[in-house]
Amino acid sequence: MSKTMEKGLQLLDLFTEEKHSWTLDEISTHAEMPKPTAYRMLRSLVNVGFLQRTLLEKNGKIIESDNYVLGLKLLQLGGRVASALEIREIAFPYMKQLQSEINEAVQLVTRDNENGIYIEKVESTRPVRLYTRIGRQAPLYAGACTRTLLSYLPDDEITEILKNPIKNYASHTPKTVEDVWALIHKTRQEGFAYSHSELEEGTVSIATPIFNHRGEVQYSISIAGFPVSLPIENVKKFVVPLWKVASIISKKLGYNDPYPYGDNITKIS
Amino acid sequence: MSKTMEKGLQLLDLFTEEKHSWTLDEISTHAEMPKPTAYRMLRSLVNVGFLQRTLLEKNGKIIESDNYVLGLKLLQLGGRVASALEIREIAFPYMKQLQSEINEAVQLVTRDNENGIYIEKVESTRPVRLYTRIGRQAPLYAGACTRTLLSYLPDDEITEILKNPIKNYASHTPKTVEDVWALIHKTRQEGFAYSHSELEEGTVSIATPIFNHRGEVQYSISIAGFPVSLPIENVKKFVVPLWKVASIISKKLGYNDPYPYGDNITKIS
DNA sequence: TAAGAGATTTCATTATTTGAAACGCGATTT
DNA sequence: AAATCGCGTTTCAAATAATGAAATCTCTTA
Repeated sequence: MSKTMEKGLQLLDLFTEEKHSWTLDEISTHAEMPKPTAYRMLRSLVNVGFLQRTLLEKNGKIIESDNYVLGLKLLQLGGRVASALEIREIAFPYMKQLQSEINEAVQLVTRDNENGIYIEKVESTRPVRLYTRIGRQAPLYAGACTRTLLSYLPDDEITEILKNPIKNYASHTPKTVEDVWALIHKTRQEGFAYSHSELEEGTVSIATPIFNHRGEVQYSISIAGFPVSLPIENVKKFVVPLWKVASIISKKLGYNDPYPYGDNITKIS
Repeated sequence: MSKTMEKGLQLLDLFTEEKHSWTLDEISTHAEMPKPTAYRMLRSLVNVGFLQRTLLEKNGKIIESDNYVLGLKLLQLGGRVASALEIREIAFPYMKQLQSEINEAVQLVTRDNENGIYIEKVESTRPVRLYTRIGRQAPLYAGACTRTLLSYLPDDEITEILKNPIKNYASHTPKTVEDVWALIHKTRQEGFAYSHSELEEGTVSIATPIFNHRGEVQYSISIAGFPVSLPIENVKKFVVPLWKVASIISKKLGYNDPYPYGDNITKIS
């Protein structure tokens, strides 16, 4: 529709965790865009606060360098997205509660097309703790939280999503489409997902599905930490409170069926 | 530079906390943009994930409604901005430490042109607690944290900023430019700012300046909560640890002079 | 001091954006 | 059931903005 805008906004995707600072030349090369075109678009993105040029000290004077980084405007807009998500208000108290019972990081994830995205977190207070970030993206096939989202999609949609290449993030990242399907079936049957070193080496997470009023799994909630505190042998100890919380949140989202796992714990609370 | 893009991105500013959902017609009217133009821009913003159309249930079928809201892409990009801010990594452990000593919300703010913006927070664990949001904006003249940023700017820059109208947020929001200047002088002299019901009725915050390697106050750190736990009479009890933390963070940012308040506490720690 | 690297500007050409008007379509009214 | 209304969407010729090769500027480096 508006080619110019779409082209310009694609440039923001270059700014990742791994490389958060770019020069005009790099951008022009990488985006295969003539330099003057890239130049003008970058300027506009700076004008609206989506990018900013880093500051540089030059014999006492402070000047703008030729390096662009993401601007604070995006932080602001990101915050507004977050605050508009009703689920966060609903889920946050329960996430806090889980965290205080278990003292591990608790995370809430939803799906954005072919990726999971972390929309809320509560941190553990342990001295060594896992740090995830709101807004972080992860593929649907790796990690307990995201795989939970994947597992409850219709089969044909899963098939479609799994046509994308499977990247290897850590030692236990599933390697093939078959691996992923096996894990999906396991998740569906057990009602939770467990992951160990799938997205990040040495981290573990346990996730359960949250259903919306249409009975779709729109969110998943997980506990994440390290193998010492979350060993697979003890998994039930963590899954049961997760089911409990997931079932309450599901109900608050308008899910009317009994939560299908954990012996319909909803009634207890 | 790129008129089209700038015009299109301005539309995102309509999506605020107060009104986070807009129809084409509303946008066209509000932005004074012909409907087909707005239409095409909105479509493009949806294409890149900056906006999304809310879903609607229509006799069993799920369709896209004509309401636009901010998209998850912005959450993602916002997270990336945050992670690129070196200060957060530096400050976060000390913020945690403050929080565990005092058990009130701790916040880190920086300036984005004429506004303050919250870039990190640690929450209190009290049952009733203040909730601020990363990415939240606040004017520089109201609230302890932002006023601290304002107070250490050069006078002419302050004068410039105070040419903007002063809005009234709560019962103790400063009303006039003179009010603000009086508070600025107080802040400069005392080395901290105290606010009570300036931005939000019934909340209190206490803030101290963080200096960068150029000796500018680039950030401020604050404790925020309610009057019962943060009474003005006890302010020193909170200011001293804030100075201590602010001085350590300043040093880590390359500030080489002794921190000018709290009897140069840096040496103690 | 010259050469090099990268950012900016120029300007004629080309492609995109523009918006009034028409159309489509479901909801509401007659 | 037909007519009307309210909005979203499409059309299309005119107007505008984007484009990019080449020139220029501005530091940095040899």
